[in-house]
Amino acid sequence: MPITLKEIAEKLNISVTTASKALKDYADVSPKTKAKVKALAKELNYQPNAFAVHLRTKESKTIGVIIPEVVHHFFSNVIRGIISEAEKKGYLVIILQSNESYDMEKKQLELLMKQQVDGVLISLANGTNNFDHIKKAIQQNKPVVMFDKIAKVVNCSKIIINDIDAAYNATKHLIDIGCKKIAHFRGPLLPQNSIDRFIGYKRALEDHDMKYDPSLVYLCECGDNSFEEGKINAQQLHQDFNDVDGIFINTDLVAIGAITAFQELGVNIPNDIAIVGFSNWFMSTVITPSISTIDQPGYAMGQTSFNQLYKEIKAQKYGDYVEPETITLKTELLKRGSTQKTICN
Amino acid sequence: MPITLKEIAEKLNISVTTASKALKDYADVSPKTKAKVKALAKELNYQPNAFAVHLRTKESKTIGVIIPEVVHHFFSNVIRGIISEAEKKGYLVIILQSNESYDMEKKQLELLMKQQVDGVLISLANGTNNFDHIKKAIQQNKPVVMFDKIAKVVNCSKIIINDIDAAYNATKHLIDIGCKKIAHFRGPLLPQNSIDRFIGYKRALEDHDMKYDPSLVYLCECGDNSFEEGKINAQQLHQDFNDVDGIFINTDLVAIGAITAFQELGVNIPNDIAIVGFSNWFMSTVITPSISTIDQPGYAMGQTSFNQLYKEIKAQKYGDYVEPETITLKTELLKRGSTQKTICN
DNA sequence: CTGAAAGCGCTTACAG
DNA sequence: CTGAAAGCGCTTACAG
Repeated sequence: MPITLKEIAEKLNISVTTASKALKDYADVSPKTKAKVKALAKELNYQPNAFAVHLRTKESKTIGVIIPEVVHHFFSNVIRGIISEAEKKGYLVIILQSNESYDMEKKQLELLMKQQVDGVLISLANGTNNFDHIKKAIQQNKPVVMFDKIAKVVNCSKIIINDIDAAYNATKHLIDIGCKKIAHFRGPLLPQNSIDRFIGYKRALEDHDMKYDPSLVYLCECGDNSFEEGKINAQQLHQDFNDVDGIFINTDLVAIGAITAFQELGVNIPNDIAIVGFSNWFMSTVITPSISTIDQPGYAMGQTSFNQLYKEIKAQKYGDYVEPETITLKTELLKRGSTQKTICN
Repeated sequence: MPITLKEIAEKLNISVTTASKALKDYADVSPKTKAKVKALAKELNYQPNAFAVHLRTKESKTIGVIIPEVVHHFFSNVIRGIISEAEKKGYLVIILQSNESYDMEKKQLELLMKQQVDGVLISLANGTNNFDHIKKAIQQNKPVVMFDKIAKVVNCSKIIINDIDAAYNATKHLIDIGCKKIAHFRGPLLPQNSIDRFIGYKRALEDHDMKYDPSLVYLCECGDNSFEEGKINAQQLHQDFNDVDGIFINTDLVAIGAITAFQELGVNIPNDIAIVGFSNWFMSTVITPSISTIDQPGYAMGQTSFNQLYKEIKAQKYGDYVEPETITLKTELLKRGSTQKTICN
């Protein structure tokens, strides 16, 4: 059984009160007593009972993270960023995975509320189009910060990238290298990211006198941005058109699926079709051709998200109000093989 | 502020005791009272204060996981397996990352002990060669289950694969396709997995009348199985030998680095050198050539690990003793492009 | 069937 | 400088 304060106090013939204060360096305890208590605590390897502390202080030093998918280059980087910052501040991180399902996400948020985590970091599931569960948590004064997959209508801090601009740049890059008919693999319908990337794509076309054609936009039935989706959409596109010469694809993993399918179909990337992906998955550097993409700073997003949450947890503890902030992280267009056309005419 | 039992009791003019028992369906509470209490609890969205419950019951319904690296195909699959099983049993999962460092790992285990998690799942850091921190946790009756990267000398349950057999099969596959001089990228020195895979490699050679040559074994200075390591070792090997025709590589990610380097050097994979990796990272299917590898069941390992830990947590709660078990999960050799030599002579 | 009481292990306002 | 007391919110053995 772990050692308790009471036992320390008894061995030293002092009160529990004094023992407690000594360990916390209260000013009104004599140096001698402090030294005695600290020495014994160390000797016995005393660890305060976390539950008792939490029950008194109302702080759990634990935060919850709800994420659509753990096995995912971007999100696993975010997790790493969160954990690394949390550790510096002495916080523990509970990870929950929603599997892109609204029901799971809702259930998990309730679990975290019940477990009294000090705050919640959440990236929405693709299936989420009702935000009451999150609003409810916020109403109950639980600090909540959304990252990457956010809902604009929820009033809380958000850590994001500018998907519209990034998609615009990705599409513009295709235009710059001479693509005349540019398709878009849009991914699932609901998430704000997909919407914004689509808007960026459309806007880039319109700004460069290229007509936007809805039939060039390929959706994803399955609800997640998968390798298979890329294959299926590429095959479909190959059937539908023979003059598409560029594609802006929602996510690198989907782009990899597309490239695989195109290679099987004998379509040369980038000479027949140039491709720009999104997110800069590690894989994109090692596949042939390497994939031009938008670098999305997952690790930094994790760090920033935790730090914002931490600020709000602290503020709330002292009764201060923090105005929700939206922090936009920088992205970068990385030009690689999938858009380096060999000049040959 | 969250609603408490006391408030419910007051509104209903009953005692806290009765309210508590009603919610937990004690037999000695009248059906009427039960109904009243439950109805009000539901109406007020009552959630028992987790800390108070934990303080009384000594259970936190939370486990901790210490893992070397989150951004990692294999480990992120393990995490997913753990989370999915934990969820079924109502457990929350705290994830900590050791960054392959012994000091971090030790610190994190202490954190988890202090936080009173109900049990710990751990995969050792490459840098860990002292196991006192783990033995200490076990001595304090904390259920601990090791997975994948284990220490044989620690007496606890272990969920593993048979690295020796798997490596043997991988190497034998190279022999079967006609390789005459087979090198090995061994990875870091300490971990049992690296040792066992090396043993399997060596044994396969010896069983097939091929002389084991230590100069064909390439270590990893850096301590982790990285893409760069693969590149560096491949370049070195290319300088050292011109007649190596097969390599068994510790991890797929390293194999991908090696393939990249060989391609730059004009070495044809698999015709000049055939390669077998380890772990079946998703990437290995999409790179050219695709990589023959050992499929390592990460998701199942996560599930099995949690379930074993759960068993031990329950047993301990009821004062039973559970004999530590070592569960070995099946692996499979997957033959792909990197070992499909084009016959041409 | 109901409830007063003790207690989990700590913190902190208060008295001396 | 020290300590008795109250209390965080719950559970459970015990009495009635």
